[in-house]
Amino acid sequence: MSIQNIKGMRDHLPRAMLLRQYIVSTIQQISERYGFEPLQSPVVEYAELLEGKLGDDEKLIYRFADQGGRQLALRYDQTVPLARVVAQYAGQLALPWRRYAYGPSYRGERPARGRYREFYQFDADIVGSASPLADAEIVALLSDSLAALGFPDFVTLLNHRQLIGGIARVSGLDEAAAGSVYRAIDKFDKIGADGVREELLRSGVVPTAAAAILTLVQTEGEAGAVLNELAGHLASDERACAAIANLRAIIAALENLGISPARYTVAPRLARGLSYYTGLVFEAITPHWPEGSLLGGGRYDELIGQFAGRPIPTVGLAFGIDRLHDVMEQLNLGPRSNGTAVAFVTIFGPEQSAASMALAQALRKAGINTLLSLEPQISLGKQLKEADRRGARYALLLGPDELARGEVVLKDLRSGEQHSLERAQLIEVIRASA
RNA sequence: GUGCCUGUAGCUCAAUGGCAGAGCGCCUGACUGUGGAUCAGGAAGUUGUGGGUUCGAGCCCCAUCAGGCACCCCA
Repeated sequence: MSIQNIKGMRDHLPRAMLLRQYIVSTIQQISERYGFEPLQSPVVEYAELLEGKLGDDEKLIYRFADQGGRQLALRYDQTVPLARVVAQYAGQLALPWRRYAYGPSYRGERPARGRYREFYQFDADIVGSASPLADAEIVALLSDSLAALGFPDFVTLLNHRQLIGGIARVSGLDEAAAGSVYRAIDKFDKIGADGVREELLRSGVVPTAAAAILTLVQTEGEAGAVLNELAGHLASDERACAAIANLRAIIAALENLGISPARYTVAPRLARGLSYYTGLVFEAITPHWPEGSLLGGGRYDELIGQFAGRPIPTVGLAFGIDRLHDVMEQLNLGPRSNGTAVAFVTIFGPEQSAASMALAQALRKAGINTLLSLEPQISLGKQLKEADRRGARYALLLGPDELARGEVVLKDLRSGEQHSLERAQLIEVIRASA
């Protein structure tokens, strides 16, 4: 028997978990501020439910049979399960429905930094609305969340599927060629203009078309200006014009929601691989994470309704918690606490342990996270060392002198200062510093 | 899934095919009512695992597991 974890699946020790919980609770708090409601569904689904949605990626699905011979699979993302839930509980869910979901998904990929076989996502989607306000609310949620997590300089790149489609069409390409065009364009930030040109030519795009695509795709600047320029080039393509109008409406909504224009830009080069996107697509990037996007999302108007048998327009995003964790660790963002306790109650000796236990319970009753020493015999010095190591802000000491006076010594482990206080005062002081 | 690199103390890393090492952390003491800083001492290893070559393997070869990078794809 080998004592080790499965490839691409990680254990998260307390220090890492504290950061992960901070990330998740921050995003959850903001999602609820936007009125999103929680959903949880099983990690296991019938295999056939997940099949036929991913194309080539289906080989990455973890499949197995249970003891009853059922063909099952671990969920690949939280979007297909959402589609099932929406179809199955149609009568109970009033649309539009804003839902968030947090949990693991599984893909049998080759692991790398920021990329795992078991990975945790926090999804937020607005189900059942085609309104550009829905798109804007999702982008606003993204922007508020990254800001709350402390990212100093992220930017959300916005694009529209039919904008890329239009660029391909006015360059003389048909729908069949569009797939390889998307993939080539998507690598723009990684391989540069020349690299994209090479890829386009290799996949059969004629040089004049490749040149046209590259020009349009590199349009940059303030969102409105980019759209105006693209509108000039794409006037002959009806769907592209509609896409531009849609992006204008989304951007107007972002302005009305007070999202800083420095936080987003229109980037025609953004493609995103997932095939089910139908409208807006977006990605948040930061210069400190060259490996790629922090997170992304978009509008997918066909996927959610396919089990329900009618189109249900949906827009959403997925926060990759593992990736956010890795980036924040690298950038030294977020809390760096060693534990959950604020106070550490020492035990002077066996005769004083009852008093210490009573004090610990009093603090806990007052809502203060409190560790109680477990070893009355060991020296005070070691108990203080333990308090320090567990990240407690305060140590409480009560020896014979304090007990005789009915007081407790409160030692601030950060400053080293200590005072002898009465119990009521004690709780006030600790609460005031929290 | 394909190609390349890596795996040595709890952590970060040294060690021409010839005695298994350092820093940090940990433990003990200086300090029997006070943590961090300093000083002194100490414990710590089947060199990822299994085979092979060799008088001799941490080092070379094969397999396997895990991690990283590039494809691919994406969170």
